[in-house]
Amino acid sequence: MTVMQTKSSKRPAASRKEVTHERIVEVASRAIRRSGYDGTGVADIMKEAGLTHGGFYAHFASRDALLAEAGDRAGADSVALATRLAAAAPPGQAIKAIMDAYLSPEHIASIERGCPVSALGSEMPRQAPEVRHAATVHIKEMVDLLARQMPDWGQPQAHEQAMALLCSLIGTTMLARAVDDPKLSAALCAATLKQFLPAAE
Amino acid sequence: MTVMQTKSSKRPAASRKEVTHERIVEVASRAIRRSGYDGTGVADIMKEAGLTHGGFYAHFASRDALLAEAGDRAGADSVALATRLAAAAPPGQAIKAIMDAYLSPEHIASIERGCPVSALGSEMPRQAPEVRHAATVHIKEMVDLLARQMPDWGQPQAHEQAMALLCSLIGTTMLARAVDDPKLSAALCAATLKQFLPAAE
DNA sequence: CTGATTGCGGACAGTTCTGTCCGTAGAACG
DNA sequence: CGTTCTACGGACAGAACTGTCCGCAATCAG
Repeated sequence: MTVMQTKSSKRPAASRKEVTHERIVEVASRAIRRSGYDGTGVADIMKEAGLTHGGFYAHFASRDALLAEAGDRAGADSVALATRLAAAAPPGQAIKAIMDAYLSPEHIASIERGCPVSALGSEMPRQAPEVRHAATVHIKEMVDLLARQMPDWGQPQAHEQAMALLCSLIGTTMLARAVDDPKLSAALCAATLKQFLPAAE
Repeated sequence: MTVMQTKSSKRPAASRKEVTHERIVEVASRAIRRSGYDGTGVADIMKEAGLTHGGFYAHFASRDALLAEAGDRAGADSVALATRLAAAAPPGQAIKAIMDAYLSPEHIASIERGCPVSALGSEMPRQAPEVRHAATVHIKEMVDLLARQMPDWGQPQAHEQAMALLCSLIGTTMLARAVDDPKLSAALCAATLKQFLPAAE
């Protein structure tokens, strides 16, 4: 209650706080993919961001609010990456480029920077409505992106093919990370690649 | 140290304890699918089994030991169910029967009694080695089961097709449960069915 | 350089969870 | 029918986690 409210009312006042806010969100978006929604404490995230958990609630109303923002961020980043891959691929090769990247050993190994759906998918049914909704929006974006790259884009079956492909990619990645046998892990990725890209090259 | 050890050394001594043990495992196998590995406390499980958490450690060395046994149980049950479905289907229709059941609205809706891989898959990379290994064994069993039902069983590509199919089924189920849009959920299941059963009926 | 603002650190409170311990009720057996 | 054994109940200890509160120090304006 010191002073009324404002004095200069300058607009770009939020600068220092926003930088910290962004850093916390980014750290959290990696932490939830690595350790799950339940496996990450506020203190852990703040520590990894170079802070203490004392000032956390100056940035977020609750732990759940951060997790919702972090999940949304991870999904948006993932769609953006796929969009860049599609744009950079030669004409007609976008699907192959996305599949190769998605099922690559690098993506299988780096859970904390990869697709959040394959990293958190089975925890989604228990999450808050806002978290599930954000994930659903990004999944729809991904289906649309894949459908636009299908050979028969425009036909009604393009969306169906895109949905089947996305389910397969996410399931393959999740399984490849779940099993404890590296050979099986690689075989699963190879099998899905062969299934959807029969005429390789 | 009351008495040495045994007196009559009768064999079926374990009866009452085993019944309770089994009940706890079954309750836990549903609880982890419903609430995740981290989301289920010892007290919750024991209460659901009609007990208190005081006597828990007479049955299991630790909470993790129960979760490992419960996960293994859920996986074994799931493979057994698929085996029964395949045996009961008309010749050449086993794959279709398994897919129809797996992607049915009933299975999508009943997480706590369904496939544990689609319910817990994205939590597997963080679990204890024994938990992951049990899951891997059951996944391999499922791949073999599907491969034996493939039209070209015996060919080397049967296993590849079985692996791609399993990844797709699990991914589709996980996504159908994850999204908050029932229409999208149904569309995902339909798309995968069409992808792997193009010449329906 | 001086003063007001605020983002952050450290300590605290309340809750929840795992694991321990011991007494007891009730089953199994002679 | 009486005795022994054991599975289970209730209470306790220790740790971890979310959320709160207040003071300080760094930052920016004048």
